[in-house]
Amino acid sequence: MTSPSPDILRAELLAADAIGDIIEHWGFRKVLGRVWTVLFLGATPTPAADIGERLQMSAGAVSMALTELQRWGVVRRVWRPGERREFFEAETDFWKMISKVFDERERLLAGSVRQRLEEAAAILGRARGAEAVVALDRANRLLAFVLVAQTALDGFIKSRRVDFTRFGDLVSFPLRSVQRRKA
Amino acid sequence: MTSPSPDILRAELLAADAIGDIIEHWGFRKVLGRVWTVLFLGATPTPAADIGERLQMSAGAVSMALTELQRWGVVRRVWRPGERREFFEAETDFWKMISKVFDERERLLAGSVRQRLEEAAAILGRARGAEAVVALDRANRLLAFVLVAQTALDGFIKSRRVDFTRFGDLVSFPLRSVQRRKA
DNA sequence: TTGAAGTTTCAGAACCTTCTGAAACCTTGT
DNA sequence: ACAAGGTTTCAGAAGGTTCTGAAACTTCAA
Repeated sequence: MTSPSPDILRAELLAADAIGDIIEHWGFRKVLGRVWTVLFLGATPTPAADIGERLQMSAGAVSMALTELQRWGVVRRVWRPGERREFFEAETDFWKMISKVFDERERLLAGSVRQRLEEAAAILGRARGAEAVVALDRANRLLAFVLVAQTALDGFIKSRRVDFTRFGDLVSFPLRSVQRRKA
Repeated sequence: MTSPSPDILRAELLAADAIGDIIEHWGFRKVLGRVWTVLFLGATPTPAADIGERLQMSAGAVSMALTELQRWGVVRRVWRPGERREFFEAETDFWKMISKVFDERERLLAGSVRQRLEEAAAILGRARGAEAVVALDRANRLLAFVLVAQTALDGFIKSRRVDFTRFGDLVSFPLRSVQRRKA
């Protein structure tokens, strides 16, 4: 177990690094993708030390990565009777992973962004002058876009099915009067 | 032009920062989102110096941000007859922006990731032993997922319409014939 | 209770990214 | 050809993020 054949190890590292790149691209640390991949390919619950050995990481780094992966729900801790160490395994349901991550990420920002855009629109609504009118119009458009995008993503996650047909229209429609609430 | 009312400026900064956060969340620098937002809200082609003043950025930083935004096709340079300076305006077609950015981003990684995963699978295909069999199975699943995701995103961008109904199934189908081994 | 095995935490080191400020580089008018 | 206005570039500074290594902590067994 602690000595995978050199070939298998090489393949694992290759795949791990590729997935690391994707994952980094979507805003996570490379190492999270690498650790997950090694667990996923291994298919067998694996102790932390093994991961550190394969990926040449310190025990501390492995621990931190595993903690974060568990927070995202993409790695599980497995208890083995009679074993002192903990074992870890990758979540294999890709959909579960995607929806969980999307969900959490969206929730983090959605509220504050909406709030700030609404506040900005309110200020502009109170302001005077041609400049303010134009800015208000644009701010409302921005707000509308953010709301549409959030709703669409949300629907996608909830149903695994979404029709984006009107999405394109909604986000590029010529600006008319997108009235939101008044101040 | 160089003296927006304090209220309007405040609203602009509020919105700019909110969009900056979203944009950062999707893997770009905050400042790109802020600059774009100021241009978008201003609605009028704006010289670089104005942006620096409003967002308190050095001329260098403004220049770099504008260059990058133009590379992504979300900001345009506008020439004004009789004006020595250059003016900039935001692309207002959200869909254009989204598709362009997605497109470029995907293209960047898609190839190399696919290649590396295929290489890994090839190595595992040559390797012997139960471990290699399991790893190969998983690597293929990973590859299948990446391909499906890429195709789906691609279709989405090309048509503004995509049916994700089968997506969920494809990415979460149960792994056949891979049993967890006993400890 | 003590010690061994394993894990987590965290201060500082190493690394990476972004920004500043100044110089170099256009472009245009004289 | 030169100077002025404007923009770009880039070395180094500043700031931020991630990792290491060691200490602290936890758990289990004797």
